[in-house]
Amino acid sequence: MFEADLESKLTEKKIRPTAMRLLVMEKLSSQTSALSLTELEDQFKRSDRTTLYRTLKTFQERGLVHGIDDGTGALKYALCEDDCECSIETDMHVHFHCKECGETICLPNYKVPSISLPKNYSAEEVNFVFKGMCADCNR
Amino acid sequence: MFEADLESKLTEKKIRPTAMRLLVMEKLSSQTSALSLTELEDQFKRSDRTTLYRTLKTFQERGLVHGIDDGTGALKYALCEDDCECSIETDMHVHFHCKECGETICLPNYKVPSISLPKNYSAEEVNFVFKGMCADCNR
DNA sequence: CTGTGTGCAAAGGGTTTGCAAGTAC
DNA sequence: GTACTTGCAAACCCTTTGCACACAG
Repeated sequence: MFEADLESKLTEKKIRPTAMRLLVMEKLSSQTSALSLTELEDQFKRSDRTTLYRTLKTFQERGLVHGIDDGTGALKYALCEDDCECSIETDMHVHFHCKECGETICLPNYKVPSISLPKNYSAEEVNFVFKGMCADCNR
Repeated sequence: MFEADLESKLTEKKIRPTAMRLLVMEKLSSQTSALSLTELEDQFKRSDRTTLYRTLKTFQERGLVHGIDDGTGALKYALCEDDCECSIETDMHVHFHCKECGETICLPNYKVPSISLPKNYSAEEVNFVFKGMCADCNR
């Protein structure tokens, strides 16, 4: 992705495009799997963990990335799709965590099925994760 | 539940029914929501956190309780249903975490829908959690 | 005696916050 | 100048392991 595109993605969401944030965006957009804070930190030897933490938090609040709780103890982050509004009904997809290689990947074509919860329950977020072995590790 | 029932539940799963374990079983079976290790600890002032931790681990390995990752950072535990074998296809249900009261409850009547994953993906576990407000807090 | 369970201590990892210095507008 | 961003330090919480002692078969 071109840097100008990354920058406009940030400004669209009213996030000031600092150098740090552009780097994080670039890294995230080049990933096929979701990244934990630690994994991200490992790729930026020069930066501080707290800054990355807050960067991800900001991205998440503004709907640029979504968090995935894959049960490893560390939250993973992945870029949302272009037109995502993180709506439970239409946007959220299933995730898969591979216990062999440790990767957590988005399955954007597998939407979270709609469930009508018991009376008076209202849902704001959803987390639907399968764990097992991914296609690569299953060879 | 009678103590004899609790005890037979343990022996059925080849778990030696110690006093500690019976107490934990009793507590879990009197609970409507899933308990974290800390919450369990708070109810047993006299006992050690590690022991409770290992007790829950043992219960989980033997298929007596299941763990729920509700995104709060602490794993929650709840008793499995009587005939549960923790099979993804037939036994696993949806969970709901209330952001207001903090409780995480099982919805045993809401089974996890069957999803046919991409080619060569094999799933062993699943975690499907909604977050929002529960019926009690929605009044 | 032998294997299992328990309690204490401590380590390890992830998340979160406070504060001060730096930077952009 | 004001508001936002970054870096450092430290606190906090949960999970996990090692070791020694207690207990049951």
